[in-house]
Amino acid sequence: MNSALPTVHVVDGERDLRHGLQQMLRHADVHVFTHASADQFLDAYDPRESGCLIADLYQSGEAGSGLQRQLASLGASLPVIMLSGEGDVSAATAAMRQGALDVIVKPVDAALLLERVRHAIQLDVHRRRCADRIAKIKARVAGLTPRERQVLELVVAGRSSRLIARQFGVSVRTVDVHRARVMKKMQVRSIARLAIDAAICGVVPLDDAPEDRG
Amino acid sequence: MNSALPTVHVVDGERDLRHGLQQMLRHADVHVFTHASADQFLDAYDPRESGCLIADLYQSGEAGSGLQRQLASLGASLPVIMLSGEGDVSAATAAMRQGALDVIVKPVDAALLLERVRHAIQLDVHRRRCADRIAKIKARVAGLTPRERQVLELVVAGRSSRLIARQFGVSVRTVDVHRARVMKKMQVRSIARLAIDAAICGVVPLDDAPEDRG
DNA sequence: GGCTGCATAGGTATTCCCACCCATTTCACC
DNA sequence: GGTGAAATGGGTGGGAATACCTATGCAGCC
Repeated sequence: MNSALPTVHVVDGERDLRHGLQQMLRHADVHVFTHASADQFLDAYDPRESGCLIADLYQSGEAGSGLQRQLASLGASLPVIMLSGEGDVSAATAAMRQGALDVIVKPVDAALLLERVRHAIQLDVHRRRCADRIAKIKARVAGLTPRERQVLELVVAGRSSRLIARQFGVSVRTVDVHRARVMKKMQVRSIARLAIDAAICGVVPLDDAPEDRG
Repeated sequence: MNSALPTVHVVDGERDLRHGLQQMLRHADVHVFTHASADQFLDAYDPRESGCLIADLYQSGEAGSGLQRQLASLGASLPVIMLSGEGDVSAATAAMRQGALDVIVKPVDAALLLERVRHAIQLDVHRRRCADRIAKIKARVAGLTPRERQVLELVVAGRSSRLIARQFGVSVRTVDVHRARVMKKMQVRSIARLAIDAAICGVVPLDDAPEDRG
């Protein structure tokens, strides 16, 4: 069943702690799933669901970064909140460098955890919105023929149809046909939005284009 | 004297450690300046110089994040590498959340430090390049008159001169004049680059513009 | 009072983009 | 051998943008 509620996964070896966290999150408007190990979580995890992950730094393999790497290799950008004992600064820092949102020291403060979870969920929503948008644009770009793709790049680089035609050694008419198809397939009506869409999904380099400067 | 070499600032209360770090960085092609306290560093720091900062987590005020906050309030995005003893995961995590590149546990491993410093310097170079570029574009936008700024936004949103003229209740000619001035002041020759520049420096929202979709 | 910056407006000409219509050639696939 | 996608080329026209010129009215400032 796919509810609209965000999902919080908890990974910790200690049964009592899992239960405690579940209690803390009871009134947070989220679904909570607990797992005794990273593998158990990875089996149950559905990348499509929105939410966050709370994981013990030492149950996560390779001092915490193993789980994060596995998530990353799945293409999942699920926000991660690590739980740690006081002591291992190296592991905590490594987790943060790997993109963890926070490392919370046990014993876990309920208010702090709730605040972080809310932040994480908000971040995930935002990330998914951005990712969805980029994915849609990329899908449109993928639907272009090779020639259309070339024309797209040159149009966004500011070249006129005449210049593009000269560069390809074809007639201006042909370029116009490709242009029109690009606009239709990319679902835009203005060069401005075409340029922005192309820039957003990395079709065009955002670097300076000297030949386009006054 | 302003050499092309990046500058590494070291903040630590222990004289021996400062000296040790300076030795480690001797062959890294950088200028090294040592400071016994955060205030001393802030007095000596020139935001224009490129490089990074190595600071002891406990000399930095408020468990490390004080210095980072002060740097941030100066508008400085200097990459920070923190030094810490094993033990205080909270402080280390806080520093990372504040944007520290890394927290290195003492005793400092020379090779690790060098690697991080190189990474930090590279990051700073990249950040400065981006910042410079955005600053240039923002300066151009700042040079626009209010009317020109309005026209810029509508042009980038894909509106034609006719629509803009109608919206403002002025003649198309006038809008054309503003358009031409915008293009000249923004130093672009194509709508595509104008749109990208405007998007880069946040003049236009990157959100979907329904009226511009096919 | 004159100067400057800004917004306003027009003329003319050229170029460019976009829309509809039409066609041929090539090439892969069934 | 047909079918469809892709790339190519053309006509014709309207709308849009750009480039050159011109000018007026209205502020604020020295």
